Amino acid sequence: MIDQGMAIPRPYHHGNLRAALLQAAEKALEAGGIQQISLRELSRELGVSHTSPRRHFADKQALLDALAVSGFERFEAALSRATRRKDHSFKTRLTRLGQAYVDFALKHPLLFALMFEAKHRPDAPRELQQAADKAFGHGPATMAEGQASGEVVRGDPARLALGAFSALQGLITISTKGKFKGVDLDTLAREIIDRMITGLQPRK
Amino acid sequence: MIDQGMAIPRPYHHGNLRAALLQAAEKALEAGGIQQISLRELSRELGVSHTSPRRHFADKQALLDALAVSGFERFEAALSRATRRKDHSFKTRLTRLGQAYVDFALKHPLLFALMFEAKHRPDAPRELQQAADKAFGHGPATMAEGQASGEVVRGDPARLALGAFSALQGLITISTKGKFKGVDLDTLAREIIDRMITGLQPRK
DNA sequence: ACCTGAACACCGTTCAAGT
DNA sequence: ACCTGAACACCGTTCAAGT
Repeated sequence: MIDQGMAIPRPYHHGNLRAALLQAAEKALEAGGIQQISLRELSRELGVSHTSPRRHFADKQALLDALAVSGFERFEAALSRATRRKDHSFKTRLTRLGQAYVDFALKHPLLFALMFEAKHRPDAPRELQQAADKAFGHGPATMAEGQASGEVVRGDPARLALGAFSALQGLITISTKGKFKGVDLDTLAREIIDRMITGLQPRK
Repeated sequence: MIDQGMAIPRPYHHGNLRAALLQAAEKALEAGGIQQISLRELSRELGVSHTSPRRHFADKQALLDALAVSGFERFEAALSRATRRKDHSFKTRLTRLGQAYVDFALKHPLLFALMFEAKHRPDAPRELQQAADKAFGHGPATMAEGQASGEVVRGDPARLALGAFSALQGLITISTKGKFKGVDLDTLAREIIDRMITGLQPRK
């Protein structure tokens, strides 16, 4: 027998509305673009009044910013997973880092675009810039490790990482539908990473 | 004496409404972001009814797409100007091309973002992709010239150009407010171009 | 604290009508 | 052809009120 007081999941409006809104917003984003996200529509889907989101987000932009923060956090987690294994060689680690970068962008294309769009807003919250900085910190960290083991040239690791990430980021932005002239972005990224690794080798 | 029938410029609604809408939309875009563009507000500014834009653009997205096309056309013109002088060396020409790329992005940041956002839409019009392709054709052309004069390694010039443009495009997307850790994007771009030129030199 | 409905000032888009 | 006002179905945001 089912105890009504326990088993029936009271819909939302019980503490997880914020998370539910973010999840629904991301679904709407990936389904039809940023323009598709409507606070009223999200509220309808979740069965709450259209003023409820106000409790968790000051306005629509605040929800989009929170979505961007969530994106950067998961992006950071993906990059972290890619470089977790400390027994890999530098070459393997940088390759895995680059692949994780491109994989994330291809898996969540509209979220990825939103993340950078939000980050570029003049009045973007500090939290957003910090989340982005944390994700982009994995590049310099990996470069520094490569330098420590003598596999990477000297120089500011942040600058070296910027060069590497820029090449991948640009590829993602320029290529349409994950391809450039029929060649898969994965393949192009792999080529860029390989060339990058060669370029980073210290001259003997 | 002034002939009323000739000298008084009848405001808009006389053939140039389309151009006037695009201009006003771009002004609104650079002022406050894409969300700031409202067909009704643009119409108010231009002194026409709010249904007049319909004559020139099927819907709001069509206006945004046209704005993106206009952006790619001016981007192409800027890249064309940068490589017009055929007496420059390959090194100078590629440097000027890269600088023109970054200059345009920094001068029209929101338009530049809109251009790529529009290009990535699944149902983007053919015209938009063509305008983008024309702009991005300057890279391969310059690479091919470098190969002809023996200053650039062999290989598909489109692939070589993609690598170069990707690095610049990524720099633009990753850096915030035209800077990365306090260093100007111009300077970073110059470094990337120089490294690129070195990397493209044929091995003797 | 958290949620509600009503109200306000906007939208984009459609349509029948004017010149 | 080009433009118009009225109407429709939405928005985001605010506010006084409920529990």
